[in-house]
Amino acid sequence: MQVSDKGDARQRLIDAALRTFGEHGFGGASTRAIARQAGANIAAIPYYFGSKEGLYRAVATHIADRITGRIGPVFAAASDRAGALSPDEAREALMRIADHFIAMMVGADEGALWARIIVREQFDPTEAFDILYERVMGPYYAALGDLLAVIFREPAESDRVKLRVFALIGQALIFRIAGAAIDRRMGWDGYTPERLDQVRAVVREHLAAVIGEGSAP
Amino acid sequence: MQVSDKGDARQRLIDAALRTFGEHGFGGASTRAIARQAGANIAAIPYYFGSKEGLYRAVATHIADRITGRIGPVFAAASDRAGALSPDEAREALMRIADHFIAMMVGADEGALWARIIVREQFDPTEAFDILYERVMGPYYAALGDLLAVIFREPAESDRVKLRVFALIGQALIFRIAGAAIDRRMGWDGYTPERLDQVRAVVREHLAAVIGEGSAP
DNA sequence: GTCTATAGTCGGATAGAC
DNA sequence: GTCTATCCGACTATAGAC
Repeated sequence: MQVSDKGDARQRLIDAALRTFGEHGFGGASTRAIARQAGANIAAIPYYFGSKEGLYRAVATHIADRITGRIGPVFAAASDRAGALSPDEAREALMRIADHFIAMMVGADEGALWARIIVREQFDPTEAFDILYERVMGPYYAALGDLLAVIFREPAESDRVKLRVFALIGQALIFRIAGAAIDRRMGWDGYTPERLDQVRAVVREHLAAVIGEGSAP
Repeated sequence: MQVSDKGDARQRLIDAALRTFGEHGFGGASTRAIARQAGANIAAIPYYFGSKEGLYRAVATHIADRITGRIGPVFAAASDRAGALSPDEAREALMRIADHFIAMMVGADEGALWARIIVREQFDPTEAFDILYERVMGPYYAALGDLLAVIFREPAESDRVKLRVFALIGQALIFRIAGAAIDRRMGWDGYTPERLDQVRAVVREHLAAVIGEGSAP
């Protein structure tokens, strides 16, 4: 990501900003708090990023980089030859993607931070939304649609297939978005590997019910 | 929406605060903007609500009231006698609730405002989360769990049933939470009655796949 | 109950030394 | 590149007139 090593205050600022923007939102996060957490000077923010908004955009780019690094390969393997897959192969690919998606967005601590920024951008899109949509959401929606199209034998660009993709993503993403409600309802205090297994099992089961069987692990 | 325009600055402030807190978050919303939008004086906020935070809590209570008014009756009808329902009756009740839930959270303009506050409270719970969980989320999760328990013949308080409830809610809620991504992917600019029908059809179809058939409209 | 005026605080950005 | 010092605007809350 960063090439120069003299400017690692820059990277520390992005990490601190990811946490702080995620926790308090853009308006609620102060550059003073971000700089303090990064062990950097307040003036370093206008210096490196031009403005608080520039820092926010840098955070979005960082998130896109990390997500691409984590699940980009899994998608690439499936979508490069989506048209040539059999329905059962497509089912298997979907299950594999679901597992990786849950591990990343729900299981990984990083995912909690990413989800907060991404959800905030859904409600009030800024330039950061463009970055995130172009680099990760859009391509992955398309890849998932290609797989569903094979399974349901419908056009990948049909509204029905596109909407199914969102519904399927929603049943997994809720476990990150509704964290506080889930903790209270389940008596949990965040995810453990065992709890994540329970979530994964339920999501897989619902996914299998929708796309049909023939998709055992 | 307005009952009286004299002396009801309090209600106008709540309405304006719902919009403004929803759009910009607690930190990003200024009492100046809220007061201006309400046609009230800034000093009316400390006067009526004690503080900006008091106004925020009043907004949460307002949301709970409105949600309870809209779908409370639908839940009450089903959950009063959930134990006595047949699986097919429980399926039917679930479908009916899903329709109302989508109409409220996805279809209604108000729902967009409520969702923003609720999601923000998930990420950073305050007293407002307690209000919303106790008054609406908790009871409705329990009612949905009772229905699923009948259908799957599993204990309503089992982790599996509780998690299934979240997954099923997630596939509907995503259509409100991921609004910007959906608009971009579908080429939409918000929901129309026709688009809402498409969403409802997909959610019903996935729901039917999970809970089993016997639940035609 | 509603207003104006203002106190007191904190925010982002800049200038300029080193 | 990193720092201190500072400007200036915006914020919440209060005091007190009417």
